This record gives sequence, structure tokens and C-alpha cells, in this order.
Amino acid sequence: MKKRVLLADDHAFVSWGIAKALGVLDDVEIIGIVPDGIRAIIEIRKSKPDCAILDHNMPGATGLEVFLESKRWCPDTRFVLLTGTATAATLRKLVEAGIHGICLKEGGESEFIDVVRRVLAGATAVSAGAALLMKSSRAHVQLTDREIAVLIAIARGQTNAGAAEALGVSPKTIDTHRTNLLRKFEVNSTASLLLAAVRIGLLDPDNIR
Amino acid sequence: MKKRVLLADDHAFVSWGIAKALGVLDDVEIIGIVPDGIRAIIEIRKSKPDCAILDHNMPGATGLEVFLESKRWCPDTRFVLLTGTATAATLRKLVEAGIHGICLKEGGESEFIDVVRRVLAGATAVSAGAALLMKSSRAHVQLTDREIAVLIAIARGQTNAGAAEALGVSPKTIDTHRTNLLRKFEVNSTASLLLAAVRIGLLDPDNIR
DNA sequence: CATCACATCAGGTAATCACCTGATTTGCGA
DNA sequence: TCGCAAATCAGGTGATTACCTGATGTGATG
Repeated sequence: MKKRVLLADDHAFVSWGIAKALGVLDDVEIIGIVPDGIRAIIEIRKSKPDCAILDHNMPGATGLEVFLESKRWCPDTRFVLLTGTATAATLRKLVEAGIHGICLKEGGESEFIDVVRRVLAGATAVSAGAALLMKSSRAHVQLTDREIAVLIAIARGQTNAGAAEALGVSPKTIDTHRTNLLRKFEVNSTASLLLAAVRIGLLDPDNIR
Repeated sequence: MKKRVLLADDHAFVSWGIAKALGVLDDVEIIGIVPDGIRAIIEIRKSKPDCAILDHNMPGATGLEVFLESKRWCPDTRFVLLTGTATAATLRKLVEAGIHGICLKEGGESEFIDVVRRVLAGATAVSAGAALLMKSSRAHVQLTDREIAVLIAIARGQTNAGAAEALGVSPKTIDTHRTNLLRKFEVNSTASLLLAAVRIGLLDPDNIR
């Protein structure tokens, strides 16, 4: 009985490469290839594959989102994230969420095959590059829920007053959070604050509003 | 005589896929694979390949930069850009600079092979997806040199006064440029301005300072 | 040569931010 | 129960931004 594997990557070229790479594993059968997060969630829930290979940056939903949603419906499916652009923060979230395998595209195809093989065998596997990235990244800024909410409001172009109304608090509260954010990020303007938040993967410029 | 081809992509997994895809072309020989823009420039200049396949987002130098630098030394080398993340503005710059082939990773491997084949035959080729992206992108904001300089100063966290000193003009001039930038981007805060600039690929959050 | 975009700068006003001290409440873990 | 972090808010001050009108010089373009 072959392992049924689903691929999700918005770059068809990469999907093709993944399929080609998995060709060397003779107990693997590709049962589907989808180009975005939404279809990944739908397809995983429908076909309940033994394993899903997910990209992180996809239209519709990120690999992390696909995993969090899908594991509730398919607890037996094993998940491998294969990404080229994830930040250390994202990788940590994935590990905390209990993903089975992580692999960077920086690593070659043999590293990837190795991770998939181990995950299919029931283990968890993190490629060397991904492990290094998580370890080496400097202590990242830790924000509270409220601070993140304020950050997003600011990213939307809201003033203190606007954000206050949106969050149902006093403008002075927003002011406090804003000042705390500036302190945490060690910057001196809201403009730099947003740039710093984008840099560490906390904000996605394409995904505001 | 086989065509000598060089690959440049920071994701070894993708390079592997490219090499695998090019395997179907029996007149192609991969003479090297490099993981960043700097080494791409060095290697192209040294080995003068018949063709170079370049990623756009690489450490060291972008595909565009590699092309601009390399074509001066190797006018006979043909260049193909294969990217997953380029903005329409970047693609337009590449076309203007006279690159021979452009292909998106969204397209499958057959599309890529097709582009490479045509470029090797002496033609120029732009994949369907890339052509669509360049056409469909909304009229992008056109900034003057000075506005870009001010934008970068702001991104560095400078105030009007600081930027004025850095650029050797009056703070009032910075104020004017800033206001014009807000108008051009149709936003109402400097914070949103920077986010918008990042979104269209004008600012790289990882590359400030 | 007239026009137009670009860059420069001034003066002014209202809004907003940046930063401070200080205080209260809530909930969680030692 | 004793902190302690998080979230809430006030009052205040000075810096900075946002936006306006208007002016000048310059270089390109038709």
C-alpha cells in the first residue's frame, strides 16, 4: 500500500520539482497538486492523504494556517512544510503547533527526501538549515495580544483616535501601546516600527486590510 | 557542441529542479550552480556560459543586478530570469534592460523549458504568466529621484529635520516631498506610506540602512 | 519661446505623535 | 496571598506631521 501524498505550492515549477524528487521513493504516490492554501485545505479534508507537503507563502492561506485547520479534520495526516522564505518566528510557531516536518528550499533535494522519509516513517524531522535558523535568530520581540492589535490598526493607517474606536478603548490606551511598541522594537518612529514588524514577519504588507 | 548553462538560485532545491527540468534538452550541459548573486557574477564572468538561468531574489545581488553587471562582460551570454516573487515593476525593468527570457515559477516546468529553448535558439521569450503580470498591473506610482531619496530617509526613521540634513536641503522641502508621496500613494500616514512602498517592491524591509 | 514637471523653500494652522509620570484593575502563577 | 505582567486610562508638554497657499529657478520638451 503506497503512501498517498498531496502537494501544495503556488509555484507549479516547484510542485513539479517536488513530485520529481519524491519519485525516488517507491512507496509514495502523488494523489494531488494544488496551487493555493484554500484548495489545500479543501483537498486535504476531502482526500485525507497520508502526508501533505506544504509551502508556506501561498495565496489564500499560509502553510501554517493550512496545517492548523487541516489537522483538526485529519489527525492521521502527516505534514511537511517546505519553504524558502519563512522567518524564524514562523518556524517556531509551526513547531509549537506540532508539525511533523520542516525543510528549507535552501537545502537540496536529498535533504528534503530525507525529511519526508522520516516523517512518513512516523518520526518528526527538521532539516539542518531550518534548525539553524530557529536557533540563531536573535531573541525576537515578544508582543502581547493587544500590542499586535494596535500594530495592525496602525498598519491600516489608523490614527490613535481611529484605532481607539476600532478597539473600543481610549486613545490614551492606544498611545501607551504605541509607545511600548516603539520601545520594544527600539525604533523612534511609527514608520520604522512597521518596517521592523514586516522584517521579522509579523506583518505582511500584502495582507493589510 | 552542447550549450553551456549556469544556474543561480539561493534555493538549492529549486536549482536541483531546474537542472532536472533541463535534462530533457539533450543539447544542454549544466556547467555550474551558484547560490547567490555575487558568485553568479563572478562565475558568469569567469566561465562565460552560453546561457545563465537567474533567480531574482538572491543574497548578494538580485537577478536584475546580476544581469546588468554580467552583460557588460559577456555580451554573448543569454540570460533567463526565473522567479516566483518579482513585481511587475521589476519585470518591466528587466525587459527594458534587454533580458532574453522571463519565466515565472507559477508556470510549470514545460513553460520553463519552452522559454529556455527559445532563448537558446536566439529569440527572446516571456512566459504567459509574466506577460500577464506586466500588462495587468495597475498603473504603478511613478516617483521622482528626490521622492525616492526622501522615502528611504523616512524608512530609516529620520524626521523631516534629519532627512533635510542628510539630503542637504531645508526641512520644508522634505515636508513637501513627504506630502506629495502621501498623495501619490493615496495614504494618510507615513506608516501606511512605507507599507505601500514595500508592497509594490520599492522598499525592501531587509535592506534598510 | 512657452509650457510643464521637478525641486526648492516660506509661512501658517491644526492634528497627531512621542514621551513622561502615575494610577487602577485583572488575572495568573509562585 | 503576594507579586507581576498586562491592560486600561489621565494629564501634560514639546516635537513632528499633515496639509494649505504661494513663490522661484531650472531643465527638458514641444
